[in-house]
Amino acid sequence: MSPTRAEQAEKTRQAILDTARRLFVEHGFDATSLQLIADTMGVTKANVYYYFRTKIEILEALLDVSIAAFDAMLDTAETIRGKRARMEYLVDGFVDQVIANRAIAPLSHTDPGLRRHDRIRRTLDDQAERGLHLLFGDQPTADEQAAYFMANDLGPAIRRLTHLGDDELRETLKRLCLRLLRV
Amino acid sequence: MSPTRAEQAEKTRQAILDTARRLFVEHGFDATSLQLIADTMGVTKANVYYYFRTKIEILEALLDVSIAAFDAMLDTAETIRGKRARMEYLVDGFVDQVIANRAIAPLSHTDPGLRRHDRIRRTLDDQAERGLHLLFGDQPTADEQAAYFMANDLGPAIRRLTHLGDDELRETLKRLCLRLLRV
DNA sequence: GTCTATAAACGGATAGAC
DNA sequence: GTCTATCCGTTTATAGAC
Repeated sequence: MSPTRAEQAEKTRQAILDTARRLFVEHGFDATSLQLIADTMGVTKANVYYYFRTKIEILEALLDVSIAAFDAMLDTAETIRGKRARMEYLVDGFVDQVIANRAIAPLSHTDPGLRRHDRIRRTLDDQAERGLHLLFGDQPTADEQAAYFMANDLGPAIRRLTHLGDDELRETLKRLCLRLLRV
Repeated sequence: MSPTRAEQAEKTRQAILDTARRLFVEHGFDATSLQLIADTMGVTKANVYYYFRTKIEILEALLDVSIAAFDAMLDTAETIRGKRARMEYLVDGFVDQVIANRAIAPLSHTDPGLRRHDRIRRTLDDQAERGLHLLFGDQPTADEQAAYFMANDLGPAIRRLTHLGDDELRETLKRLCLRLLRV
C-alpha cells in the first residue's frame, strides 16, 4: 500500500539530510547548492524548501546529533576527578562519538562555510573551549592548546583512512589523540 | 614624484595578493568573491581582472611560494640516510616553512575550495604523499598515516595561537609534530 | 507534498572608453 | 592602469497551481 503523507514527509526529509550530508562532505558547504542537493535526489529545489527554510537549517539539523552527544559526554567528564582518568574518558568518548557520526565527521570545524554562521560557530567554539578546560584547567599552556585543537579536528586523518573498518579506525584515532595530548 | 606605470603595476598586483590572502584565510576561498577583494582594496573588479585572469590564478600565485619551499625541502630530506635524522630534518624544515608563510598557513589543505581545482589538489596531494614515504617508507601503517596527515595540516593549531610570536610558535609546532609522529 | 515559474541578487568574466 | 557598463550563468528564495 502507498505511504501516508506523514510517512512520505519523513522519508523525504531524511533523504534530504542524507544527500546533503554526503554532498557537504564531498564538496564542502559553500560549494553545495540546494539545486545540487535537489538534482542528486531527484526532486525539485522548491520541494527541499518545503522542509528547510534555509541551507543553514539543513546543516544545523545534521550537526545537532553530534553536538548533543558531545555535550552529554562533557557533562559526564566533569564528574570525574582524576586528571588521567578524565583524559582517558574524554578521548574515549570523543572518538566513540566521531565514529558513531562517521558520515559527517570529515566535515566538522574544518569547513569555512560552517564558521560563517554565528550560531554554529559559537556552539562549536564553546564546546571546544569547555573540553579544553576540562582537560587542562584554567590556564592551558601553548603546547596544551595546540595539541587539543589539533585533536579536536580529526577530519584530515579520517578522510585518509576510509579503508579502515569502524573498530580499527576507532583504535587508531584513540592512540593518535593520546599521543597528541600527553604533553 | 609619481610612480612609473611599472611601479604602480607591481604595487597593485601585490596589494591584490595581500588582500586576497587575508580574505581567503578569513572567509575561505569560495566565500571570497572578486567583488569583495576589489571593494576591500578600493579598486574595481575589472582592475583585479587586469592582473589575474581567474580567481584560481590568484590562489595559485599565493600558494606557489610555499609549495616551492616544501618541494626543495623534500629534495634535501631525500639525501639523508638515518631514519631519525631524516624525520628531524623534515619536521624542522616543514615547520620553518609554515612559519615563514604564516600569513597563508591557516588556509592550506583544509579549505574545500582548494580541493576542487585539479592542479592545486594534485600538487598538494603529491607533495603530501612524497613526504609520507620519506618518513615511513613504502607501506606506512594506519597509525603512521593518521599521524602524518594530521601533522600535515597545522591550520587548526595555528589559528588558535595567534598570540604567539614566530619563535615561540615554531618551537610549539615542532614539539607537536614530533610527539605526533613518534608512533 | 510536489511541481512550474519566476523574482532578485550575486557570481565570474569581458568589451571598450579614458 | 583603471574605470563604467554589461553579459550570462547560478544562487537563494518565494508564489501559486495541482
